[in-house]
Amino acid sequence: MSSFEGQMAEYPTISIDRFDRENLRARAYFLSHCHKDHMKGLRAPALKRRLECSLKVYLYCSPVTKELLLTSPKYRFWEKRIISIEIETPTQISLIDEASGEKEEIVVTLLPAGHCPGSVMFLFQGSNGTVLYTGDFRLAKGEAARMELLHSGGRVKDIQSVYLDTTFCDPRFYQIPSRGECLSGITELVRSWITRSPYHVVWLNCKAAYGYEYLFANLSEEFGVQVHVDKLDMFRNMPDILHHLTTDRGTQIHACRHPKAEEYFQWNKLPCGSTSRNGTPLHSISIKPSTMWFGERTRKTNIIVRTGESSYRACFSFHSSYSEIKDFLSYICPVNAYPNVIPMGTTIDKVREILKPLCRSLQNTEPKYKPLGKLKRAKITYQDSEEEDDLFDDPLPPPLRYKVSKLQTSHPDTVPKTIGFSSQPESPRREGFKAERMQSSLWANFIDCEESNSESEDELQISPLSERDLGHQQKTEMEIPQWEVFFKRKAADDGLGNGPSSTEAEGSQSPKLFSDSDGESTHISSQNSSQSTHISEQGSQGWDSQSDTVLLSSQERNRPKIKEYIPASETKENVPCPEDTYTALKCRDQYLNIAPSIGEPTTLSSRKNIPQDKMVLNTSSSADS
DNA sequence: GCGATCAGCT
DNA sequence: CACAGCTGATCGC
Repeated sequence: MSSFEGQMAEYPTISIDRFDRENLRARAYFLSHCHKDHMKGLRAPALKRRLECSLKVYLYCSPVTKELLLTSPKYRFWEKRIISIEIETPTQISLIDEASGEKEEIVVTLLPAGHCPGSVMFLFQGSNGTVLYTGDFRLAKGEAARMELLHSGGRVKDIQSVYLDTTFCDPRFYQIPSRGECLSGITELVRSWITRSPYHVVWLNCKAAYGYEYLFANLSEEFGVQVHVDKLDMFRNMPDILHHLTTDRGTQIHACRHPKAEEYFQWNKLPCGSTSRNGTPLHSISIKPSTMWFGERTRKTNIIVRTGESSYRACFSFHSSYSEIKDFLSYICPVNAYPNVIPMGTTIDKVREILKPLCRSLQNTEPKYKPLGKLKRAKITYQDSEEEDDLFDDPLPPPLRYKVSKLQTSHPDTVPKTIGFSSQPESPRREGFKAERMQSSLWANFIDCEESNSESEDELQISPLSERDLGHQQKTEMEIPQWEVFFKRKAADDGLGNGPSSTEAEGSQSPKLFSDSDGESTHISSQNSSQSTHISEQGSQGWDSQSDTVLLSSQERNRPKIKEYIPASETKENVPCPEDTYTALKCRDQYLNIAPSIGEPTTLSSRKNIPQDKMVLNTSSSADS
């Protein structure tokens, strides 16, 4: 949960993700994504009144966030006061104090945060320096290095402060399986079940929050089966999400919810109430996405853990792991880093200790030598210009909301050319750092979780899907979901619609998937049913943070036995439940050397450039009061 | 009746 | 497996 109070030291007249108390005086508001813990006060009467009095106050967010927010009637009153800003489009905003008339210009750039649909980080540039507010984010290693707008002149910008999502900023959470790995694991589990018969269904036990959409989309794409949800009107203008969802209960994949869902499930009833299809009883399993983490020296293992006869937990995280956070921050290397979250079981001081070494030290900062005598350049930025562009000295400009569109392939200069800043020129530190970084990031993912020395924990193979099944999925690691591609303004747009896009992703799975054998030796065999017994044993060893995951056991869990009246004929084997799953998966993977569906990022990202062409912008559309 | 806060529960 | 949000009780206005 974010404990960010809403204001940044450098720009205290704007408020982000908090709308109460001091924030009621802000000149402008920003919302990084549509999760309630970032919306405190957003619909409070106090703020409503403020809006009525201060006609120049606006809320800025991504187009998707705006869409999601306005779907709720409770927030409709914001309708005329929200200005959506396209991703990766530096935009100038005037911060006006309505009482004094005082005015300050700031340029904001939204960067994709990979947390949920519409989620962004805000990069602010103004007279008090460049600061980055990350909101909540999940970015894989090396991802910051690929964000053009974090760079200038070929190197990372000089960032004064970062307000950072530190949800998992604790060595306990050293690594979390990548999105691709998690997606692939879940896909295989789903496949192993729903391919048995049309009456085999899965229930994705997701929390009420945006962020699972890419999972739904990928499963739907993979199996040609839409996902049943309770509501989908919020996605009405996001066809790439919408097409994968349905309110028709007659599907094999459910993500519907109900307060008594768990109880229902005990009785073989889905949250939507379904228990049968065409008179034939359903056979269901539940999959609960939850974060699983591994220590530094722990070898990543299971993405799927069985928690009951028909229940599984699947790794899924909206937030970056400890190592991802460190990679991100050390790449940005700001002067200051402030945690937005204090993870449970730790303290703000501990988090600061972790962040500090990743920031610029005083020595590094030292006599920032600033060459004198630079000429003011008439800047015509060409596409690949690697020029440093941020030496401003131009007079302050005034277009109300000046947007700089990116030239298609350019290294966009962050700051709209006409805007001037008088301080904080980019310092010439770290030449060539970017390239170096990018390179290493290509393999960093694979070495970081290598060998363990002593910890006995690696062998946590409790899950039906052994590690090699779900293992390494490097490619997707490199991509963040571009939620925006899901978003389409009023169905009018180009036909980018459903392009098959996912294609190349398929099949390309790295062969390593299976090669990694050490496998067998250590784990609990997934071959046969003996699982539970082993487990208990394992349970007693101190495995890092996850002893509990262990779990399972299964057999003795209480789910009322109803479920097995599967007409034996329907199932491919007689043994209906658990072990089949294992073997099924296992076999499958042995024969298929492909990673079934790494779809997600790929699918989506293949269209990631879309926003670029639409730089047209409605410049003023909004801001005129 | 509404909102804010907290405990409890996923 | 610790995120994000609901429900329900309580208190104050």
